[in-house]
Amino acid sequence: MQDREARLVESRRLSRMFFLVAERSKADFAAAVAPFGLPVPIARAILMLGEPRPMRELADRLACDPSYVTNIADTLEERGLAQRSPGEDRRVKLLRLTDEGAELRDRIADAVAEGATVSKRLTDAERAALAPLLERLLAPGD
Amino acid sequence: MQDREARLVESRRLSRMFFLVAERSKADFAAAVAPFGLPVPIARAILMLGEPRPMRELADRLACDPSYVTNIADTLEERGLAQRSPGEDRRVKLLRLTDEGAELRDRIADAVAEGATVSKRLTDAERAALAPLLERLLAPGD
DNA sequence: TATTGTTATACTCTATAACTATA
DNA sequence: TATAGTTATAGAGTATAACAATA
Repeated sequence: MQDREARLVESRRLSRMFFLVAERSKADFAAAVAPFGLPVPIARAILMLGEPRPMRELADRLACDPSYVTNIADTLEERGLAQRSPGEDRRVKLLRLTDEGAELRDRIADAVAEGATVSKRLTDAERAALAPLLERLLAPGD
Repeated sequence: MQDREARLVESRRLSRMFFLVAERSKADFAAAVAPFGLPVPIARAILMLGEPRPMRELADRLACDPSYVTNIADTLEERGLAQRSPGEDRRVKLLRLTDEGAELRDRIADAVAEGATVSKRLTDAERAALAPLLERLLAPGD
């Protein structure tokens, strides 16, 4: 058990590092995606379309407003990467990658995985140690 | 030694988790800072002004264009949180927190540290395991 | 009445280019 | 000639509000 002051200092340091790692991760992603000529939000959406999803659900996953998903869907359709299709509930439109979109998705995912600092800098053992910590940070709740 | 395919799958998974953690970290920061009524970029700049810095250096640390630092400095001065002061090199302007700015900086740092998921979810031991991994990810080079 | 998606609009963040002063 | 900072402007990303169709 650390004393209170030391813990606060340590906590500040860790939160600062995490913020910096987040920036680095964001930059990694942008760099990995740039060669595909895609804006970052479009690439994010493609990665989330492993299966067809209602636009509303996409908004939730992207943590953005539904109106922005309309923009994204328009762009994806213009580029021939996805199509809107009707859901059972007729209010709902599913966004579904085309064959071309699905193929691109695989290539993007590979590029992102390869370009990530976490892939390049850490050993297998370190990544194995890191994974469960990230899982706890991402667990739902709170 | 894992086989190639398994490694690729694992690498994708880890990079995806890292991306999500980065988003979460960014959201944590925004939430921690919101009560202070400060835009995120302003809060970031304040945190980097633990000591007076040339505006150019601030641009490097924020990884942004110098012209944007002009905006930030204007805002900080309007709010009475920082002041421009001349450097020895007369081209240079140092940006220095006022007493009010310095006090705010402490409060922001505490709020960010407390609000970080990494502080709330992980045990002391887990944080101790995480810190060196983050350090490696942040080490300069490549 | 509540929800999905769309439209039009506007705001925030950030960069580019041209400029001034100093080195 | 090169560097620090500023100005004016423009672009990307994203939200808000009002709306139509469906539930």
